Amino acid sequence: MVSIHQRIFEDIETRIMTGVWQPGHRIPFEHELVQEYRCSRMTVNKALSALAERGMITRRRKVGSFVASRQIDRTVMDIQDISTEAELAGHDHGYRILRRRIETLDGATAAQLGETTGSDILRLHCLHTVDGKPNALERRIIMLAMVPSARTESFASVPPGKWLLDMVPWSKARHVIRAVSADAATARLLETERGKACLTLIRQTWQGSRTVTHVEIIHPGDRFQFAGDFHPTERGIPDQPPRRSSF
Amino acid sequence: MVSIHQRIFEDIETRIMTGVWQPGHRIPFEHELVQEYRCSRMTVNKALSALAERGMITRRRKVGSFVASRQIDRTVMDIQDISTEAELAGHDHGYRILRRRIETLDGATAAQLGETTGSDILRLHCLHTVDGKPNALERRIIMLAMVPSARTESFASVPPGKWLLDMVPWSKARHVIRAVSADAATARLLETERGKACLTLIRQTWQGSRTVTHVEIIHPGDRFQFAGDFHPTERGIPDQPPRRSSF
DNA sequence: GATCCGCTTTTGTCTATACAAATAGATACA
DNA sequence: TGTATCTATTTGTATAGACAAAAGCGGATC
Repeated sequence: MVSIHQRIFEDIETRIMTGVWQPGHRIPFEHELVQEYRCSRMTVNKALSALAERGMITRRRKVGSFVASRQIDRTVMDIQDISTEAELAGHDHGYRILRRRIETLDGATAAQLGETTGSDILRLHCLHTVDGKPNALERRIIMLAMVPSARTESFASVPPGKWLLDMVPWSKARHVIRAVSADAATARLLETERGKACLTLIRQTWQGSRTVTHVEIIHPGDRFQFAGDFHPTERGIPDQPPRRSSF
Repeated sequence: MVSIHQRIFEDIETRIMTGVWQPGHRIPFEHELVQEYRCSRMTVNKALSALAERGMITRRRKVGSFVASRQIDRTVMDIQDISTEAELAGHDHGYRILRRRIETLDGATAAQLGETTGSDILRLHCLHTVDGKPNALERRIIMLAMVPSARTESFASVPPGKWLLDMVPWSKARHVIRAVSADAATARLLETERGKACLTLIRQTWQGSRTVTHVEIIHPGDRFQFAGDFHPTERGIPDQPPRRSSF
């Protein structure tokens, strides 16, 4: 039914989780576990390596394996493309391009992105609706040097987030979540009041050391939240990842 | 220098990341990679298993291994205890208990927590300061059945978040991030204006199926943000996890 | 006391082999 | 035509054995 290395993994994991083995506790040596479970060392090793890869234990040659200090809290947030997410949840998603302009990167924006001034960029503003109600305002910058085909793309039928995702691989992403008060223009577009709390997600993706895109997504605070679960128990990535929040 | 299974892992990962192998592409069979790298199947298997565990490929017997559909975005946020985080960043952290009361769980709150009414709880309100300025308002509920020793703890010298972390193991945590406008009382405590956007983190932790604690941390929006990086490249959990945001 | 050397223990990696489980595709059959 | 069965292929798991790398420890030497 369950494999041996999996059983070893779970046995140890349980003892760590329930606090039977406190941080710093030395886990039995591989040869001890071999005796206990009557299996080969490779099998034990597979289980312990997996625990180490997870950060639940740390291992040192000649010394042994130890329960790692408590992972205070580490939560995995799935942040998805807004149209994909809305469709998955059975909602109707729409969007409208408010602005689409090719510009050259000015000093202030360049500094913000950590890029050099003067590059060609595509600046996109976009309003997303879910079931007819304004749900997000998207302000995006695309580096045209990295994504030349964006220069001629109208984004009339595929929203920019989705288009980029399919188009351009990336190697690094950074997210920032903050709360801001809506200014007049934002409030009008999102059909909320001026000064209202909005949840803003900023994302910048890179390929190597060069920015691909930078996007700021502004949600009305009363209609939106991010959520994430953390189960120290979970192994690997489930086939059907739990649906969490989106942007 | 680098082990063979690691080299195989990285070679394949690179091809996926850079888009040379698109989602759906079939990865060479194990026996093909064995020939290519002139190593044993176990070594190849270790690399491919790791890729599968990471969700970068999916594997099916008799069929083969395939590049998984793009992981749209999954970001890991380290959410730490506020005092620990402040100290790490070299700031001065202080706090003050505003309220500490033992109550019985009323209907509305019980529903919110997904617990049954009538249990004994400890309700704590707490104001955190960083370098003397109000930085967060903490509203916490502790289930006394799960943490009996909280009944007599004053929390005068150890902030409740830290105390609980050291005291009680947990098996599941859930986080919600939202933006809210400050009401009058909150604004006064945080020394900001009424209606100002605030970033709120809600966290509930369970042990098994029973709630341990529920906490709501309200930050002034202009002084706070969450941030998280995601590198598809990163293997495992680094020894010194990068410091990210806190609560 | 300080430094270097070699011994020993533990983990890390690799191999060659074996059998089990899943399953796509072919074949036989009703 | 549809269904059951067989077969070949691929991945999943496990084993026993081997050597390498890291590192604590004690002893020899200066």
